[in-house]
Amino acid sequence: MKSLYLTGDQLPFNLDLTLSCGQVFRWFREGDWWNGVINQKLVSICQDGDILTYTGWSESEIIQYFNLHLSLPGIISSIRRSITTYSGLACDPFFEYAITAGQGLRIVKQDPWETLISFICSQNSNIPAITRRINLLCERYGSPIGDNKFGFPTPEALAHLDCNLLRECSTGYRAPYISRTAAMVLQQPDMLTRLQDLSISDARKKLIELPGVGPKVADCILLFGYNQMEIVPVDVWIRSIITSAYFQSSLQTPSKNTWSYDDISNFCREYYGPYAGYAQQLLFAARKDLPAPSLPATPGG
DNA sequence: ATCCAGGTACCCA
DNA sequence: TGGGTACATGGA
Repeated sequence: MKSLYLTGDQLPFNLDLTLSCGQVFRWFREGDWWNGVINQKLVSICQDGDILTYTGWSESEIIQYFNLHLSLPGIISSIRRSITTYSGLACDPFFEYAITAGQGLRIVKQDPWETLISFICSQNSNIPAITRRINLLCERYGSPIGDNKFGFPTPEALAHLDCNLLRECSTGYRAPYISRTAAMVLQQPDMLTRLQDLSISDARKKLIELPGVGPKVADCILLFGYNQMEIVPVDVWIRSIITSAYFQSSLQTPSKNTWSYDDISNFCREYYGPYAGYAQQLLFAARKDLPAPSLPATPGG
């Protein structure tokens, strides 16, 4: 058991919020500890103030996984600067609330393959059901790690599976998406690695070629699996938050009263800047108790 | 019970 | 190119 003392721009850090905010589905709180499986290794971590205590992985792995080499205060400053540049206003009180509520939230660096299958599983579902679904898949098709823990299933393990079997993991109509996507990744084993070398928009196009992957799932993979921090996934919550907070006022023009996925995602990227994905995650984490929005900005300028 | 959820594929004009 | 709809399942 080792300890890591967080200092400087590694703070603030909120382990509970980071692991429970719906970006990752394979961590379990057991007492004071969070247990998970990363790269087929059982790992544990707990937080006491500025001290992280851990087993099963190294300090450098922890820093990489939680992006602790990035300055969270710096990210927040960048978002605030972008808001001011876009809107001309000194501050966005609505977004300030999300910053307060999401104090210490970190976007993690997940394995792209696990992120891909996890967010195919996420579509049209809610976080408890997604968590249950993914962990059923791991129990049935992952390799046992010990203490009733399982690794994430490999592409081989999921490819060409009978969809009736996959449905026993509560995957529903997503079952063929999972097996067919696994088959395509199996057929091109370096595909997910090579996405790193493509432009964001090319990587996104390649992801959307996979069955069950549309714009939202692709964007989640880009943000959580590849840490493309400017990418803003738009789910029903973000759509509702952004339209009510920013689009309800003067922009309700007769020609434009519905907003496309790209309208919302692109507005967020312009408004929040290079760390728009981080802004999105703060809003998502605070989605259930955001205040009535003020109206500091409108799309298009 | 009814509606909803970190959406996508498919069809149709 | 864009709008409507079916889809399996479980949570609230």
